[in-house]
Amino acid sequence: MKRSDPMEKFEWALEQCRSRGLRRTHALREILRVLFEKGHPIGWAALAKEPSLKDSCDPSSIFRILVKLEEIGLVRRMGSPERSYYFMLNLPGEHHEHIICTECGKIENLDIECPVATIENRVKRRTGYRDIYHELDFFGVCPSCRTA
Amino acid sequence: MKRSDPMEKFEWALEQCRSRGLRRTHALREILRVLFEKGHPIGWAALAKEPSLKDSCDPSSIFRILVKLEEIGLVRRMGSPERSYYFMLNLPGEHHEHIICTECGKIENLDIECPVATIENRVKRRTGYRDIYHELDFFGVCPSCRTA
DNA sequence: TTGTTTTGGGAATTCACTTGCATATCAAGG
DNA sequence: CCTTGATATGCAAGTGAATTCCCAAAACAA
Repeated sequence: MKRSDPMEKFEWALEQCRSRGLRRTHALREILRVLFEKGHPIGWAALAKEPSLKDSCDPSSIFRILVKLEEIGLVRRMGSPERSYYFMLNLPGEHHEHIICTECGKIENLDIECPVATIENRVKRRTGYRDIYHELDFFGVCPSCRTA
Repeated sequence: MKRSDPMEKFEWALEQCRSRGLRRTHALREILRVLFEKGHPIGWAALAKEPSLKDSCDPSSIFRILVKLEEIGLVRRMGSPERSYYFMLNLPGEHHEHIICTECGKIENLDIECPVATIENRVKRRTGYRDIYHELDFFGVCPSCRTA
């Protein structure tokens, strides 16, 4: 798989779904497409409001699909300061840090080299935990909320 | 304030509450005591189940107090993989990384030097966000869940 | 074409808070 | 120590959004 080509990744993801028993439905394709397009975590409600999904998919279907995607490991969720979660793609070898506005909840990826990777092994050894991953999030007030 | 003495910190926290208008009530004292005793983030429900609180405090009171503590900045909350939050002490100059079991939700502090502090300023400059803080969490399956 | 899975919609449920209010506790002054 | 006015708390009922369920109709895979 050519990791640099986003379309390849998309097809690969679809293939993963297929091999895990999911059907190549409109809803599945569209949800994956939006997740890839956004690139950063997104809430379920926000996802359902996306133009391309709003009119072609029922919210409950979207939720069901997200849960399935999570089950096969293609998506994972992170807790949010709000009462819900963010869902994000969980592609092998990819990892992003996030910055989240504590006022409006906007979330973006940060383009920094993650200083944590090297520590992960040490943590694993020291704690005895298995299947470790980490989540590094920055919180603050975004520029537009600051002026508002 | 002698930072090394936990009792001093406790008293200092109480004093903070006092100076921000909170009363030195049984519930407040007890909640702070448990938060200090635990040392790591804890869910609201779990807090309410603590022996010392269970019989002496109504859950809704506990929640109200947590929110007040949050308002005065002595406590902050983090999203959890569950549908609720964890609350933790937010003492000046203290910062902890966490490791959270994806099976049972147990959360502990990690005793590692945080490699992120140096990056925070860079992030602030690059993004224009204000009042930045970060949260570094490791997730995995804890030893006892692994064997179970 | 055929058997199976998925979806749309809407209704039902759950659960994590929230709120109202009468009563119990505080903090401060006398 | 006691009084007084201002919070805080217990209890119980209310809210609202997330999640789940149902099931007939539609969309897949083969």
